[in-house]
Amino acid sequence: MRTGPVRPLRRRLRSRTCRVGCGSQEVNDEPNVAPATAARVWDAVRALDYHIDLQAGSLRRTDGRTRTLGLLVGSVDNPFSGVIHRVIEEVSLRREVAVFASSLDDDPEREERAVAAFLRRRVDGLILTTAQRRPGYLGAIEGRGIPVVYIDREPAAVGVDAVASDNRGGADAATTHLIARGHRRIALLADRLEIQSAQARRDGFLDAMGRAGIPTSLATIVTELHDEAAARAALTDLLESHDPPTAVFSGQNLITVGALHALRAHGLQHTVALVGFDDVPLADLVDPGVTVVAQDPHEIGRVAVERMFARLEGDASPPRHLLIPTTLIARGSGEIPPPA
Amino acid sequence: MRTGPVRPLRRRLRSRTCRVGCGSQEVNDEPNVAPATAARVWDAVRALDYHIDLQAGSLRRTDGRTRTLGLLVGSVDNPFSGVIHRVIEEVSLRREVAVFASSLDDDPEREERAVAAFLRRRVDGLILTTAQRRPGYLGAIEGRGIPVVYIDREPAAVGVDAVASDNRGGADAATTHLIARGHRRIALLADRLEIQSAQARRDGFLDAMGRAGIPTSLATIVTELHDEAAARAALTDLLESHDPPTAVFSGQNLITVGALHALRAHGLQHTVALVGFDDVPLADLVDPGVTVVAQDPHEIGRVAVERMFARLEGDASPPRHLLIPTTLIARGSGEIPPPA
DNA sequence: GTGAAAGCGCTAACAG
DNA sequence: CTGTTAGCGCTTTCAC
Repeated sequence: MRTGPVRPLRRRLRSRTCRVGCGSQEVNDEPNVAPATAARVWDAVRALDYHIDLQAGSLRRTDGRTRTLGLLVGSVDNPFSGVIHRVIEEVSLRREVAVFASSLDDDPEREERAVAAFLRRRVDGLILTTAQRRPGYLGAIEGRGIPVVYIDREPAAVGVDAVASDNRGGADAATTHLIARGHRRIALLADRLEIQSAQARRDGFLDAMGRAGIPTSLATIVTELHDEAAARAALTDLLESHDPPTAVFSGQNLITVGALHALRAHGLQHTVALVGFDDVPLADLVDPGVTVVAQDPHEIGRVAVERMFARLEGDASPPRHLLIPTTLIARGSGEIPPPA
Repeated sequence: MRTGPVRPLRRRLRSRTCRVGCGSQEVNDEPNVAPATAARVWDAVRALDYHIDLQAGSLRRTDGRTRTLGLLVGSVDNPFSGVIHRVIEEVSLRREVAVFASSLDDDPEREERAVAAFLRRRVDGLILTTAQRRPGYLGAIEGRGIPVVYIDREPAAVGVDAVASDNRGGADAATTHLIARGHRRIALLADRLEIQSAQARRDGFLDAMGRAGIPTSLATIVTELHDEAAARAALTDLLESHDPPTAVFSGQNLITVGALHALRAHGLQHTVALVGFDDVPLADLVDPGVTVVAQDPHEIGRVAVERMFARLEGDASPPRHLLIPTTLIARGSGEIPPPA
């Protein structure tokens, strides 16, 4: 039987069990327990390999907390998401909070389903990446008093916490870096503009181009690039056009990899400049090294999870959007000058 | 109030609520409900944005299931783990099962804590990577009737399901590949031998060397390499020794990256051959391309999660260790011949 | 078809 | 300090 060995313990020891030893290994620091009683309970706990049922407890507990968090990331197999997940796990572990992780896949329907699944499991809080500008479930969640912290993308909804990269500023810096090397005919390879961060990066690109006084006719913007293959195909088209760009700004790590393949296939990796948004592994080992605007996913995760626990501990300060700075890492590809 | 809007619904509709509409969006296919009653309940459900409490339900449900799985991977920010996690999530999603994910970090104490945390949350099953040859908690779990499937590493314990790469065979193939190019002085850079998969790869390396009749004096084996920095330092030492290897077999993806850095720093990337175990991103874009023995984490995850659900559905066939084949991908670095 | 009642394992409140 | 009791939201069973 599944819960076989558990019931007898309770039968005999009743509430004593949980007043004494329940949490992890240590004694529940419940005061006013006689050493003899504690020992008796502990013997039983060990003899039966008793593990308290946290779920049952949350049902009756005053705060109703399940010591559980729902995390929705772009995809659990994306390295950017992985780093965020890891730091959230680490901070949660210290507080004996477990985390449910799900992948968004930039699918609003999947997002709704994931949030509903979290809610049915009574998570204490939600750390979410959203595919929507104005998530529809927000009202329902707020009414329930469950804190939400958005990561990676800032929803348009007012009054929610969000932690994201300074996408606009980072894209501006990347573009400015290329302009400073003398480029004017610069192509932006962007993800779907539905995605808030993709749009912010596009805006940053336009900021820099405008500030430099470069006419929009020189800026080629390709959007709706969601995977490596699409990016590769798009850049291949541009390179084979009658008036190819002298520099490329790729708006996302998969796009960067696709762009690298396209440049390599045309033997142009030392001719056409490239700056990518978000770092890619082994970027320093390819030739030339890939210049990127690196994000700081560890910091995004850390700030988000700390905000979450602050909210859970009663912080009622006004919700804020926190922007984590990006860092331009020059490795070679972004320093290639335009042809003389 | 947290559960504020939920109680009134129950107060009025009692058990009707859950006989009619609870699961996800669809009507619980409970038969024998009058359309009028169902409509009444559905109105209330929608009006209150009611979400059933799955946890509370599992408490009373006959099978006691929480529709929850515990997943312990090497680290949620490791790409190999990420792919496994993703396919497990995908299959679980279809069955409306949520997954708790944790990172092992090759720390036995962390492993014990993670398993205990899963148990306290009454997960239905455990998919585990282990840092131990003989996990101590196994007896306790078996008594509870919770299925366990090990991934990535095979514990020595008998009678448990496990799904892992054919580590020994893959390492043999990698080493044989180097020997076939004429190498005899081959270095193995290995992880901690405590880790079962690292040991299996070492055994495969020795299999191939032995079969080729290469004296062990020509095989340099460095073990206990757990991160990129250690691997880089170890290979640097070897390259600067009086009798450096002509080829390197790196036993793990972080070691491969460390080895690439060491070779590059010595300008030997076109001189010393390298084959890595486990694929690395952008391996085809560095020069030379990195020859690897690729694992199939997607298949490992798929087989593991399918075995898990089979067990949960009552499959009582004898536990098995399933080995997923590896694939040698020749990209250049492994085809460099020894100096004439 | 529908409603009422018991009880899952726990915590909270209170009586001894 | 210790034991008892009620009840969290649900599923199960049984009476209507």
